[in-house]
Amino acid sequence: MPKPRVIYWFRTDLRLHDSPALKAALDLDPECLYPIWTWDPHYVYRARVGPNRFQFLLDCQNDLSASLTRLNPKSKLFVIREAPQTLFPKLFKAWRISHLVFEKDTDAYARERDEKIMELAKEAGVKVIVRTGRTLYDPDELVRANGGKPTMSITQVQQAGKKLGAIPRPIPAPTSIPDPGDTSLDFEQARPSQEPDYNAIQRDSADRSYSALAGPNGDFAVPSLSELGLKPATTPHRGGETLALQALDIIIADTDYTATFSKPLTAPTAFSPQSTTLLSPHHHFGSLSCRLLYWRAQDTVNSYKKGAASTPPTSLTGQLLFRDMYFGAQAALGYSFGQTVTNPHCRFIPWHLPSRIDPSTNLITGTYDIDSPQAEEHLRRWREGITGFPWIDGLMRQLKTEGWIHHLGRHAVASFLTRGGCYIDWERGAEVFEEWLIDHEAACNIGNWQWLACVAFYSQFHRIYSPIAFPKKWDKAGMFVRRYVPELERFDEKYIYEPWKAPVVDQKRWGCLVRGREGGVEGEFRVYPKPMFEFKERRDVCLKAMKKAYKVGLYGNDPRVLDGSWRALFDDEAEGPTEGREGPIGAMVGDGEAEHEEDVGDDEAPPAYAKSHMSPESPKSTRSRAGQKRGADQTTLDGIFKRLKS
DNA sequence: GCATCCGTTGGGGGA
DNA sequence: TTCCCCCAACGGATG
Repeated sequence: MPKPRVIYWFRTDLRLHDSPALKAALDLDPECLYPIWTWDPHYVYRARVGPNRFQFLLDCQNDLSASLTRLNPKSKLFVIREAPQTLFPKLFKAWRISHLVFEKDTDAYARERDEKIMELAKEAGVKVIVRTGRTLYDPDELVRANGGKPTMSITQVQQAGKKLGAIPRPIPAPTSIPDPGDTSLDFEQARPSQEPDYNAIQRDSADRSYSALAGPNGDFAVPSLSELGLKPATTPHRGGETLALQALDIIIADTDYTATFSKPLTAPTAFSPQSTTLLSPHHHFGSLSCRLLYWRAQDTVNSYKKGAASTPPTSLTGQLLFRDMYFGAQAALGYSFGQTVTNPHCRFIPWHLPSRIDPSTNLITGTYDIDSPQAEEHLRRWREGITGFPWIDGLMRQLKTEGWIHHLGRHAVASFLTRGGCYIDWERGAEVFEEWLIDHEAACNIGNWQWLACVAFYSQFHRIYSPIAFPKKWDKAGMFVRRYVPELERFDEKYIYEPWKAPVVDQKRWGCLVRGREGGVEGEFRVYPKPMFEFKERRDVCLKAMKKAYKVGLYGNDPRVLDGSWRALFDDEAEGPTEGREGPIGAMVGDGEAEHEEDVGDDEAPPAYAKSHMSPESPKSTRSRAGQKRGADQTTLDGIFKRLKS
């Protein structure tokens, strides 16, 4: 009996420690082990990924590759530049592979991809081994233990978790690995189409991702940012298992911090150092096992003064339970989890800037309707950090440049964009976070936006974050704002969260005028914009609108959401695109009576459904944003697979 | 089935 | 400064 020839396929598990899947591969006692990464065009072109997250990924890959080489000088992480769906059949043959091993991934796209790969493996006579290690529990088992329903509360996770038994203890990293076999690539590369390239806006030079199967030097090396044509990263946060384990050691060494950690008590305004662990990007890329953190935190709690330690959900382990909750919701709901339409667990609210829906799949298209030019302006200013509210702007600028903001900061900006300010669709906000966060985890991002928008997981919409009162509670002196909105650094703390109230003579004395909408420089003075609306006023408008939407009580899977008849249930006076009787969310169909103009806002020919209600005074107000498009899903559409209608 | 309690992270006012 | 209640009210969990 010949020994197995094994491919270990790294994906979101870029580590050697606590990897049940890697252990399973090594337990096969292989003749050769190929640790590989497939440079998937789905991630490169069809997901929203800014340079900061790309850099974190490359950091993780470089670190892992070096660690593999330390275990065996002949080995490394072999990066192969082709879509896995086309690569694997050729690779199985060329390297005479007997086994394929990888860690389970329940992301909507990953599931489809892996099903396809398992099919291809079967055809090639290759055995596939899959192990769970990305979450505390296997999300599918968690859902099963929850009665087959998505986990929508932390209690459900705890109850279902009990039925599944103890969370597995971490397993040590291997101390040796077998040689890779012959690595010649005796086949043609299937180059993916770069179109559509949703990350075109992230590049300042040509992308050379697919220059050759084994890279420009034929050595399977991890690419560099510049090779990918990406703009330089600006984040100070770096990736890799080595750094992750060091960071974990430092956290656990502080017994009091670890054992008494209570999330709601950590300051969102702290930045040097930040008040939470900043381990989330490592969990996303797998450079840190969540089970390792879980057990090191739990062991610390167990040996701490009795009764003095914090407990879930606020404790460190509680944070990981929330992560599992979102994975469980996503595992049960699939693509519909990432959108309102078709989602039975997501409330329907007639937000501004609603997503467009592809009528052939009922999935979001990545474009949206501009029902209100003012809302579009609000979104742009929120994104760019020039809303005129220093707390919001500081957070958005920190997010853009550093790729990470504190959880409560995410609450502040999300509440502001959706139910507590702009009344803009939470899906718009989730897209911006997807692009900029280095710790972007589709399930958690989507879940948290639904939570904050009060469409799922949470419903106390009266609790609205004030961009003035809330940060004052944590940072009366405004140190955070001074750091991230430097034009205001000399303002008196009396005005730091409301600079527009400062007398002009003081504004001049402090070197910054508060005027206009864009900020910038004016002569010898810097300029910071005026607030883009009266917050209290918007707060009341949103509150009233949320109350109405809750009373109407529609969920995303209601036929009236899709066919547009929801409009009849809302007042014309209500906030959001509710006026008129025609044109549902995404603006599909209609009875043909209403007059439409052809939508001409897209680069590509708009599909027939891309018509929607036009208000008389602004006939083009519903033109879709002529920006990037993307496939519909939590990260995007691959184009290779056809999705079933939900 | 129904009442009650409580929910990781609101704001504001008064004692 | 800290605690408490109220605002007006949701909905899952619990008994």
